[in-house]
Amino acid sequence: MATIRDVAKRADVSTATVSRVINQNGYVNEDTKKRVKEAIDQLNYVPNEVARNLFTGRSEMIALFVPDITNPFFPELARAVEDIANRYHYTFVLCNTDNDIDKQIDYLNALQQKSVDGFILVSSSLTEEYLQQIRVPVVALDRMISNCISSVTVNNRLGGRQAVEHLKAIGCQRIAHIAGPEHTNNAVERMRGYLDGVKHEAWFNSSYVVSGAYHFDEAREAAIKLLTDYPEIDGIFAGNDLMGAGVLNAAASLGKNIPDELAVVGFDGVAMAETVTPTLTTVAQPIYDIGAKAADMLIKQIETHDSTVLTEEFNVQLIERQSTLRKEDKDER
Amino acid sequence: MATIRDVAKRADVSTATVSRVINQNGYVNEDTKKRVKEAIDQLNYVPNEVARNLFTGRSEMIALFVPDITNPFFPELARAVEDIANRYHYTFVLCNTDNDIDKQIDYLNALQQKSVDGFILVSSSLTEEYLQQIRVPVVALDRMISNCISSVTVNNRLGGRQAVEHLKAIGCQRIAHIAGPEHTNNAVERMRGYLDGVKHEAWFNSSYVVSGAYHFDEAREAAIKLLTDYPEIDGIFAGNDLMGAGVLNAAASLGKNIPDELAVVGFDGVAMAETVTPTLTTVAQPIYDIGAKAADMLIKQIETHDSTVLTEEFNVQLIERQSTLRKEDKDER
DNA sequence: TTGTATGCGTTATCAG
DNA sequence: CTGATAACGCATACAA
Repeated sequence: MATIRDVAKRADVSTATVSRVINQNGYVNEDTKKRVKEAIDQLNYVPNEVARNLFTGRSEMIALFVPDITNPFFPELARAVEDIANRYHYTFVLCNTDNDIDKQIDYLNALQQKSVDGFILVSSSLTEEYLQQIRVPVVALDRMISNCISSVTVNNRLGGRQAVEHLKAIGCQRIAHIAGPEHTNNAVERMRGYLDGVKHEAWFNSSYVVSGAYHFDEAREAAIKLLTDYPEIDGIFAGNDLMGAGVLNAAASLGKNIPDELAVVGFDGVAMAETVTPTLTTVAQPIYDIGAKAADMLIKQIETHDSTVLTEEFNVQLIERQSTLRKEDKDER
Repeated sequence: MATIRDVAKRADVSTATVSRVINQNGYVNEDTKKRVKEAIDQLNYVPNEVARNLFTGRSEMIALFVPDITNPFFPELARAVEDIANRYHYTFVLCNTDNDIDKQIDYLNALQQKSVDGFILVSSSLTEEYLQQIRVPVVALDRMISNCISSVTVNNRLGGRQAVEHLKAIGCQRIAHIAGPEHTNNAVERMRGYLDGVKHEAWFNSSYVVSGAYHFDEAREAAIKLLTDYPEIDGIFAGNDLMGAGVLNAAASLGKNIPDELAVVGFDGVAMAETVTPTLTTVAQPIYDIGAKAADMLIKQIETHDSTVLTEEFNVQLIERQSTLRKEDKDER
């Protein structure tokens, strides 16, 4: 591994000059610049990032924390962040946290010791107080953490509302909601949106709302219980697509026809929603865009040292698929 | 940010002594050790990893390259690698390569400049020659790269064979195969396994084998074409579970009943195979185990400097689900 | 336009 | 048992 000194020796200049041509700052004669470049080529020299980082205190690394990498929403998000990170020559570190507070703190510490330049956090357990100690930029993604921390989210409440309005529009008379985790604000917002749409309905019954995790299995069980206890339910808004898939599965085990006996709407708009049978109607987030935006914001904060708190909220969009495509609609086509 | 010198000053010792207590090597008096520890606590000192890395030339980071993070197989694999990495206090870096050779080379260079300690590669485009230049340990995962590079794989050929034998056993008369990418050796092996099982059948027709990518959409299109051109096909072995889901979807669009008119087997055993409707029979890999094994091997190589080439092959296991559960079988239960 | 000297925060060697 | 000090590889004042 050649060092800057080897290059300097070969080009018969000082290391300072080599450094200048590498970083393109300071004046350097065209001739010597050429000599240096030749030496670099010949020796196959590449700067040692670690040494550079030690000096600059920066590492050109950013980290993304996600609660569950096996939920297809997060790989899609990670892709976006990674793409932007690469574009700006940052190394991307992905951390799976299980939303476990200790794991997150361990990661935070380990990465700060490595001089990570910033964090993008999907977390519903890290607190504002704790993050205040972090000396590098932080952006919350998918879930707000506090007003003092920049965030990129979507309009979950409106999305929840849209989901139930759609179910009503296709003729559902009794609409239930299988919500995501109670301590997660996007799940809470989605539930609020649901309530906005149904609380004034004569049939509304608070037992139609159950909470769980953002998982397939739990949603499946919850749906089976719900549909068994309340056979009149003919529409379910699931907290996310994974849960929506769980509901589809539950309906299949119960022999309920989808969408005629039961219509289902998910949330997120992951690719998986199109791969299930029937395909799942969903409130789609612009997943790539929010990931990219968060990465953009973070890198901007890193490079400008501007710590203004920014809050971006994107819009969601209902995508109709087979799980809510009823006969009357079918005939129209 | 306190440095080792601050600690030394406060404990009234030299930095060397502080270093000794931190790294627990060399002799140090119990009393001074206590003083140093107190100083560390009071100053909230944590060693700067970057400086440490500059000196040691190691970074306690390992990287995993995967071709497509949105294929659920890879998040499950990544989880395993991450768990083991954390257990040994390595930072885990995940790189999505699209199997693009330039992207992989960029990553390889960038990470080597950061003194990454080793690579786990899922790649069917990196060559042995290129990797020979890498000066840190490398383990190939999921796909062999060459005999000179340690690898962790499964018995793909036998798995392919098991898939078709199962289809035959449930009564399929015409079995097709939608294979994964041609230049990917696990896809080739799976196809070989398929051929092992069908090539001596009187009905065998090489048009029953088509190649594609490991994607949902392509498999879906391929299945539609196959089932349209050859309506006699009553069993399909898909190259992986994502493709299997594509086949299920194709069957649904064509109004083919699964499993009675068409039975389907996938490969991998990802969680998604249980979430589709009907649930997908699959040749399951021990995903977590192979990921964990690869991480184990890599870290062992890093820490022992033992560069013996190791080759681990795990066994796969057929898991029967609804997509191959025919009437006669159903009656038996 | 170029070179010298210094420091970034550690670890390890070698005296003491 | 402990302390000075020289690396690790680079970038930047400051001088020339």
